[in-house]
Amino acid sequence: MFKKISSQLKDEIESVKIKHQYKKKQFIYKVSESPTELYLLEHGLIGLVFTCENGNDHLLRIFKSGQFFGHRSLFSGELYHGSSICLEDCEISFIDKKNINTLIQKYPEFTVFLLKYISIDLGKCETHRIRISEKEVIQRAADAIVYLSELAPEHKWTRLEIAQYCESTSTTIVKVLSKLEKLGMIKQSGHRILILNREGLLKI
Amino acid sequence: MFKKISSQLKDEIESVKIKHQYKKKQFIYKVSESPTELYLLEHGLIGLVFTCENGNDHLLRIFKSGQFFGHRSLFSGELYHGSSICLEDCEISFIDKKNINTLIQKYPEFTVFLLKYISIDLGKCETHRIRISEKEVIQRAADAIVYLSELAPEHKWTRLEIAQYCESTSTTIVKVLSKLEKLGMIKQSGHRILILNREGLLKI
DNA sequence: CGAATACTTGATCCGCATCAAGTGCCGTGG
DNA sequence: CCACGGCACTTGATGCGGATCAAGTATTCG
Repeated sequence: MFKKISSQLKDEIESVKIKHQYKKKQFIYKVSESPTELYLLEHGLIGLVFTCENGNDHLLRIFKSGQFFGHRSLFSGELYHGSSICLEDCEISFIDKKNINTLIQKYPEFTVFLLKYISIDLGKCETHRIRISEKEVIQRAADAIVYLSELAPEHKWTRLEIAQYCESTSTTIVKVLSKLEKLGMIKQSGHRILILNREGLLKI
Repeated sequence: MFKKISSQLKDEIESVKIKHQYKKKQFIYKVSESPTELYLLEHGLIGLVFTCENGNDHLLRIFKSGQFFGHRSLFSGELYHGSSICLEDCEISFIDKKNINTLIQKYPEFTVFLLKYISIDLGKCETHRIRISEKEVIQRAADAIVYLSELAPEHKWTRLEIAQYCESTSTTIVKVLSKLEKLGMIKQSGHRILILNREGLLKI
């Protein structure tokens, strides 16, 4: 039922996709636009962000190389509810909506794959929603740095990005990080954060 | 691409589903159990809830008659991350996992329908996540009573249920409701809440 | 090397959770 | 049909987590 994408489907995706290069901080699409294609991140790191009226950004989802993005709005039939921005320089493949249509008709497994992919993300988001209201900021921050550093160990996560991921502020994250360092859970060198006690962080 | 469910598929679902009766407050499934079927709510109201260590409940999603539920964990391949409970007396149809498999193979449109359904819910959850951290409780409560009363106008939403939906507490919701009443936005009679100014509530 | 960006630290303040001590509805059984 | 028990609601007092503001210092990158 939930088999992986077949090599035949992979080949077909290869043949219709078109590669583009992006620089850090460039947008792939912006909130309220209408989806016209599916994106496949070949290399780099993408953030799905939402900017509030007051200017606060929220980091809703993060995509790493090999992952599709821009799929939620495409399949829900809605306008984008957030913007996709490069957190690093990226290489991104575009797959036109027409081609996606064809692939979905031809490969039912592709739809099942996407269904599983989104189902997992819905679970993550609902779990996250509970954490925001139940856990104190130090717990949310600890979870966040473990999650983010394992998702993209090579990325230099800033205090602001961590805050945007766990619904806090950069000032508060700085204070929390220094508390975690005093507890011996992490080590800060330069702007880098090193995790010393992963298990400890997760059960603060 | 995103067509509705065909009458042929509907008939087939009819032929394999098995109806069950439930009373208010009964659970259909509980957190951490393994999904074995898909549920279709024929009549009543279902809440997807998560109970924290401290006993606080969170109302993640609400299903009304005609909607499928129990699908997220089924398709993500995970254990249930929340429990389904009857908010009212319910009539529920069970569709066995085996039959779902068959239906998905036979009707690709069914998978596409489910993909759209979950994509919309992921959007709702991410929007909700932002609201929790950005909006004050009076705005969240105002949104919540509009949403809940339109979703199920006949249901007697309690202060606690409203709180569980918008990440607050029943005490706070009571105070907020009396403030909204003073503003002339709503009217409380008995335990019922009447919306007097829908637009006003949404843009507080 | 210089400028921009990222980080740091302390002071202040406020929203809302929590606690406590009630009152009022409402359905149930006698 | 009414009384009673329980659940839902109400109101005020209190405390604290963390946002916000301000005024710096440190890194990094072109």
